[in-house]
Amino acid sequence: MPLQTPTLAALASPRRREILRLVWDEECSAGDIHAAMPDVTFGAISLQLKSLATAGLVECRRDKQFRYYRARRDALTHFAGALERMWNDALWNLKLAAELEESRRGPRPQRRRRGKRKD
Amino acid sequence: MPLQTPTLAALASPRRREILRLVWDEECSAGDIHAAMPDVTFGAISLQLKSLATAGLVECRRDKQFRYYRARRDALTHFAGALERMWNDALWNLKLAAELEESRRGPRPQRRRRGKRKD
DNA sequence: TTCGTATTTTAGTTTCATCTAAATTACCGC
DNA sequence: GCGGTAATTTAGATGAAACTAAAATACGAA
Repeated sequence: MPLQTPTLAALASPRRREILRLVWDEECSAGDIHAAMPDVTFGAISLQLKSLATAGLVECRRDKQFRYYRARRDALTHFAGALERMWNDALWNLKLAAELEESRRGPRPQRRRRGKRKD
Repeated sequence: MPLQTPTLAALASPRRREILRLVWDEECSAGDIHAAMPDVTFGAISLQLKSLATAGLVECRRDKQFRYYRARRDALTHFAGALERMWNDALWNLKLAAELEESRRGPRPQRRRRGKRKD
């Protein structure tokens, strides 16, 4: 199972990696994916899904009017570890940043109510 | 040693992978690298080397008026195997293509003179 | 210092990926 | 069939990446 260079190109885009993470553990419909990334158009998501599919990194199952995507992990054997590590590190970094943020606000003034998060 | 996303971006470019392969086993001066890729300007090579260095994928040693680059394999631990596999497969494919090409020409009619190849 | 070679940097151009908005296709239920 | 939802596709706009040509820098040798 040789590594194809399209794989590297596909993994280069943060958007595609984001999608890939979403469909890593469970399959999602295109709509689900779009719902998780409201900052871009449905069309944009669809195009990226197409790229991923062309590179062989996701596969698609149809059910009724829906299309469910999932990662083809076997096509990513060489990268699965690295990707998961990256995602995990990102989480860790996020948490760390949040703690730092919190501690910077002073000596823990009860619990702060939070508004909508913009990311 | 967490995977940095700049690494993926850097690996996405065929040109940069080409350079990386050149400096994988032995260090090369910028001039050596350019000599191996006459289809682009020296400036272009230099810029790509800069990208690679910024991503931490190559390191540079100065000697006299030269600058010698080499791959930082430790920064690519997760990818080294995949990359080498890819390069090897490419070679293999190339050879295979050449053999097929040759066999297609018929029963080896001595040696054919070749004109300039346009690629 | 001046010249020559090696390399980088800058400014401008081209090329390519990604996005949006709108049109289109596909499918389901009535 | 019609209407509605899911998704893809198209055409065009935008921005980033990569290239070129030329100028600038760095260094060694004479």
